[in-house]
Amino acid sequence: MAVTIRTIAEAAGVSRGTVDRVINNRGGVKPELERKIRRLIAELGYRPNRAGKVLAALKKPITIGCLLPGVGNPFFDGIIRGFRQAERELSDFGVSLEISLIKGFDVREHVDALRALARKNVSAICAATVDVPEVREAVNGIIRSGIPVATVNSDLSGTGRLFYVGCNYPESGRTAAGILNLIRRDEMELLIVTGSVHMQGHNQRIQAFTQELADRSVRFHVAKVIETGDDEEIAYRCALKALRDFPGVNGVYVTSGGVSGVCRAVCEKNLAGKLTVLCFDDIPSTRRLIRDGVISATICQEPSQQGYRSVKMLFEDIVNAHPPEKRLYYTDTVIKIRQNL
Amino acid sequence: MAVTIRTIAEAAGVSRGTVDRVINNRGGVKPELERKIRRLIAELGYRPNRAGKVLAALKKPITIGCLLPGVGNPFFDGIIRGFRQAERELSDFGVSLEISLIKGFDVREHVDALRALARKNVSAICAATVDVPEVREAVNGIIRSGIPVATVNSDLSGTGRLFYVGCNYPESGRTAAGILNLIRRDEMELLIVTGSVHMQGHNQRIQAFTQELADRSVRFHVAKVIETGDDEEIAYRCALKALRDFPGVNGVYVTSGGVSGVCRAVCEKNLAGKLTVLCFDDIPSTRRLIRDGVISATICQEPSQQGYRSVKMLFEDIVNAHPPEKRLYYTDTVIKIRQNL
DNA sequence: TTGAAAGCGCTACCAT
DNA sequence: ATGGTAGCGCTTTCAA
Repeated sequence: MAVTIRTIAEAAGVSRGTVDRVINNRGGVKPELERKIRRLIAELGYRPNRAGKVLAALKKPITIGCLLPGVGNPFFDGIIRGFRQAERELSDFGVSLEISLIKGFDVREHVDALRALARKNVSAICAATVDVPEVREAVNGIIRSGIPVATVNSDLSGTGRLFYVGCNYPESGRTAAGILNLIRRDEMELLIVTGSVHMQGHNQRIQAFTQELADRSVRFHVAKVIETGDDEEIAYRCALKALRDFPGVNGVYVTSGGVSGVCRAVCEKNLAGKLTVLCFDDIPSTRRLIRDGVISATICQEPSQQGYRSVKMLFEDIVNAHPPEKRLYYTDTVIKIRQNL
Repeated sequence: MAVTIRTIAEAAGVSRGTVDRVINNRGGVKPELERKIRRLIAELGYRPNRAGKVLAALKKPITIGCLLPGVGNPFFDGIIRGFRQAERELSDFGVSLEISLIKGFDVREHVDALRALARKNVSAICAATVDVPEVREAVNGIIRSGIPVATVNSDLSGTGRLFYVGCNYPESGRTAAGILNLIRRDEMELLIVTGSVHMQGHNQRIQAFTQELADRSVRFHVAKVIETGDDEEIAYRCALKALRDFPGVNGVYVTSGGVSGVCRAVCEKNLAGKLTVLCFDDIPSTRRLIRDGVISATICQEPSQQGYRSVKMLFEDIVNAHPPEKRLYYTDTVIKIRQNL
């Protein structure tokens, strides 16, 4: 039988309660006794048993708060599915989620939603939010109040967040370049369509993409970079104009939303299939466009894994009461084409 | 607080032991009482708590036996990693693995190894083995003796195996065709290199590949199909001969092992980069060849997920004592190129 | 500062 | 056929 808290207690000649106090740093143990117990823990190789912990913790249920700007954005459905999957698996351990969905990236709304979650006395928070000073401050405040916060899908720089689970944006950009390099051997005139020049992930995707094209000695130049704010209508109009202004464009690279708007413009100009379209993520409209041969490939980031792993790891953090091994968890960069969609 | 076995017992006016007997079909309960208890279970929505089950089951440790033909075959390293990961996560629940690695696909050896595992009184078996009558019989015998068996990576048809976790071979073949269709627009003369014409998975990969090429109206014809028995040396010699005999070959499709042998031949004939090579799985030698630009893409099957999920699900089966929802679990078909390797 | 005991949900075993 | 009880590993609370 494994080494339990009882083994330690007997070896030290004390009660299990005392050992528990040492293990969980609850204080109130004579220093020399504490040292003795710690030594025994190390020597005997004691590892707390999760089943026991969980069973004991069942008395007070755990709620994990989740924040996503998912309203009207089907990309986040995958993350939500992952959340729910984790919730189901952890329901036996008394875990339930409080998912707060908001629309868009308004800073005030994000801050308010985060604070609202914190007030519902959740045990931890998992959020996909915007990396701006106001949000960072709010998050740091919440962390100081004792609620651990993890980021999912988009990170918060310079905060005390527990860990980040999400896309490796540079790698995803490089991969797009790699696919383009496989598909086309001619000189490329590229139209780049991005969500926001203020989103770090989008910029990294552009930067890594062009860098990799250069590294692979692809002859290319960028005709234009369009910013859409992830709005389909804007994407459509701007793409249409750009395709008119630059008739030589033979490749379109879409770093985030606006995919179907761009493709509408491509189809209207009768360029579907001629021009190579690459984009990110797997949402219903993108799937259709891949099936129809308008988009060659989409590069995905396993959103449901992101949701699943972040909640699972937050739970581990809550019951283990010790920080996770890593602070960055990247999901795989997944290439999807018609056949493996 | 959730509905527990105690809730049911009190509601039925019986002891927890009696409820336990009903839940686990241990018999020895008066029929009408049993009906009453079952009704209450349904009405109150009782769901057994895994933490409690696991804790109680901790008294007698669980061993899961695993069989892989992994000796000298680096592909199986990924599955082993998945096994170990699951073992680590389940160690708190008293689970340990007994992994038996054998070399190659000799039927006698496989049968012997399976029987040896069964004799070590494991609680369940997870095996990647060969789909031939002798093995199927052995497996069915083991299942009849009360040990559940799951298949991983390659399935056993017409046996009582609990479930299969592994590759969707037809999809992986179609995906290879899809990539070829993206890369090349010219007429293709293809060399197909396969492991064994007796392996169902390999055949499915060929069949789905050529079918998908036809469906996509790719102009192609197959110059030759080579069988290598997954031997690098044979692969090398046969590929060299085929490339000599069919100088028009501009594409090579390798369904299983023999990848580096084939690529050696390709390089010797100075065809690296000119000819499109597609293969499966991600092993060190394949990685190098992708980095060096000899192979365009490899289609992978998440081997570590296969190992991880099969063990996790066997454990669930053991503690839940009720069969899993599905009998087929396919891992994703993952396209790897230089940039997302 | 420390010990003792109850209890989380479930199973196993002995007694009736 | 059924009940009662101990115990799995851990936390928590009360008492000393």
